[in-house]
Amino acid sequence: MEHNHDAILEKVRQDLPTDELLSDLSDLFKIFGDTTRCKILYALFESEMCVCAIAELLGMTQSAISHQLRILKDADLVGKRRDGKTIYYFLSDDHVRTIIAQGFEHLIEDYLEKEQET
Amino acid sequence: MEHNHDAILEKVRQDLPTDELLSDLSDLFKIFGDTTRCKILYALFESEMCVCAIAELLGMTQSAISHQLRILKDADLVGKRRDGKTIYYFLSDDHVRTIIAQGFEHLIEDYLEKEQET
DNA sequence: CTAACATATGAACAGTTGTTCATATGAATG
DNA sequence: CATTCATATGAACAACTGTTCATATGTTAG
Repeated sequence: MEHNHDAILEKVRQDLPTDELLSDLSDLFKIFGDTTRCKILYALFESEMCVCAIAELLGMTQSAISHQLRILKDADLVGKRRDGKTIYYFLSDDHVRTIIAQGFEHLIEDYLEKEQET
Repeated sequence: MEHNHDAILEKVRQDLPTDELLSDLSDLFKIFGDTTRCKILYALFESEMCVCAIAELLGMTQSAISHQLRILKDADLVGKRRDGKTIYYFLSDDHVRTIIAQGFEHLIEDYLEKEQET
């Protein structure tokens, strides 16, 4: 850590968001960073679903799904509505779609690049 | 898990991507799901930077940064170029910007909604 | 070739995360 | 109002993650 880079540092420091905001941001992405949760969100692209349907779809415990749905709900990525005994979960806004779509786009470009290399 | 939802299940099953793709997708988001890595990426929005500059910027060990840069490199989110002893890291494509921008947009809308509630 | 600098890497450790199991809540039905 | 179904929750445990410390690699200057 000897050579000088004060110029760049100062420029970057000005535009870097606050620690709090960056922490919130990574917390948001943390939520997408789990296969189970990605599957749930993707499933909800189609239509709202009840907990047991999701559990059946993913071949997982009702408890496991319920825990994950709580996390998604806390982050305002999904909403829920009750109909009798059943509780239906649904996507709460379209950012989820856009974020996941962007992720896919990056993946696909990566795949294409790696194909070209051969 | 008693009531019937075969109709929805079948519909959703058709459009659900493969486990492998969804796993790659969540692996990608996992990378954004860490404050240090988000900060690094954000810093690289401005300009390429060497490892020690990033370390100084974030007030972290050179080693810690180096470990994280490896993860970002492995995921093709950043590239590097050597100039003498120094190695400069830079964003490898614009998806990073878009993904992070979308994340921010979701956060901001959340903040606005919570303000309205009061 | 050696010293100094910039970065990379591996092992170790603490902290976090996702699942399971057991159990609790809450609504409808007879 | 007791039972059944749908979901939620808490504790516990294994697996994973990020940082630190020590050390290795690789480059340049003298």
